[in-house]
Amino acid sequence: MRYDKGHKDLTRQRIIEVASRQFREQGVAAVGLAGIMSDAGLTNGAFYAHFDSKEDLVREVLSHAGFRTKLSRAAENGTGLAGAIRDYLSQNHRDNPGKGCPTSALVAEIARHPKATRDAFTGKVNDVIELIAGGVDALSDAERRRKAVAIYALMVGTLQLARAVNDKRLSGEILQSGADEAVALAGQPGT
Amino acid sequence: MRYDKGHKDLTRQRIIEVASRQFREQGVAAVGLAGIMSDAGLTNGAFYAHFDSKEDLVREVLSHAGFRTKLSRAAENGTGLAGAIRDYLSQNHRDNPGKGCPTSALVAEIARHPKATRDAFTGKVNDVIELIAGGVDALSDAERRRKAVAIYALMVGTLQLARAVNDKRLSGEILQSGADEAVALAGQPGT
DNA sequence: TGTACATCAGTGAACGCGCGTTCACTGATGTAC
DNA sequence: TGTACATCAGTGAACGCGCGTTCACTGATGTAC
Repeated sequence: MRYDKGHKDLTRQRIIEVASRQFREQGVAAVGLAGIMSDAGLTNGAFYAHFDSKEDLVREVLSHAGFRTKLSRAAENGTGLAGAIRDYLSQNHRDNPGKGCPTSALVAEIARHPKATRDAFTGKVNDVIELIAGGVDALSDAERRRKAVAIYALMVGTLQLARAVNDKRLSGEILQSGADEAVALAGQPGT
Repeated sequence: MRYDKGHKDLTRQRIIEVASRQFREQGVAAVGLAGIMSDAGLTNGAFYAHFDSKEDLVREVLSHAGFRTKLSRAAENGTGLAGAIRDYLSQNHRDNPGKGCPTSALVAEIARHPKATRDAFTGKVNDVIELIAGGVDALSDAERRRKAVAIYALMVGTLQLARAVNDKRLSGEILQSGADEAVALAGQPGT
């Protein structure tokens, strides 16, 4: 068969979306290409018509990932940074890593990947910090930036701990404590 | 040959130590049993005289891991919680994951492991939160506990971000910002 | 004291399996003449 | 209008490899008699 113009791009996007979900759910190392391709409705051989290697796919996933969607959506909602933090540290986000933040799911693994992959991630981190900084109350740009970094790290660390512990009450407490302190950080200028 | 009494326990400890280092450096999924056993000076067949499975080893590693050594040492040094935080978020700790905190290296992966493995981790998390809480200035036990959880999450998230970004300046800024805000959190009662 | 057997930590080859990757092929459509 | 060939996204079998796991075996020592 011959395909519509743009068909290959759509297929490529579909592979990236499936891979992104599976990576966030299971981790990069635990996911196989055959499973990704089969979930995308293709056979494994077609993979290399779209990507050079598994590592190339990882890089593309990180480049395309919507790191900012939750934050951007909260900004549009008018709930501001505090709303974004509470959304990020919700039980819903904790229980659905496949639809959630790639940083929380993959940051430790990315630290062990090649330079090009880490480069793609580094750019995203900068973007997110800037986006958070826009919602922080502070007396100076330096304070704003410092708090944005800490809020991001606190969000990532909190979500990961809440996902890892095997005790619903402790997990809920972690989410609540992390969210409360992150929101406080965002709204106490001059501290 | 016949071995000294206690020899098998020593061998078991050696396997656990080698595995713990390799897991923290490369992640559980990326480490093979043959490599662990060869680093421990044994052949792969001996593994099952000590452990039921790779998962059993992971559980043992988490149970034995010295989650608290850095914190405990800082307490002994008299540098207190602030000193422990700065030590945890040092460039040295960032650059030596194999000798560092298992939580930062493995927390995302642990979230995907079986119940028994997550149980072992959950106990450790509780211990660490209590240890941190002991060094927090607060007006109530509830505030102390809430801040301890946030400090732990902030430390874990900060170290992971600093390890993943491929830019020394940004990585250093992340460590600095995370440490400053964590120390501030530990020492501002009533906020 | 000497001999036969039991013990058991560790050896090393082998198992089936899924991995990332390669490649000859398919078949529907577009293009040239 | 009809025919021959080019294009190219996708197929599916095969590659070598390392994985977790199994198992018959080794060999130094301890124990029984």
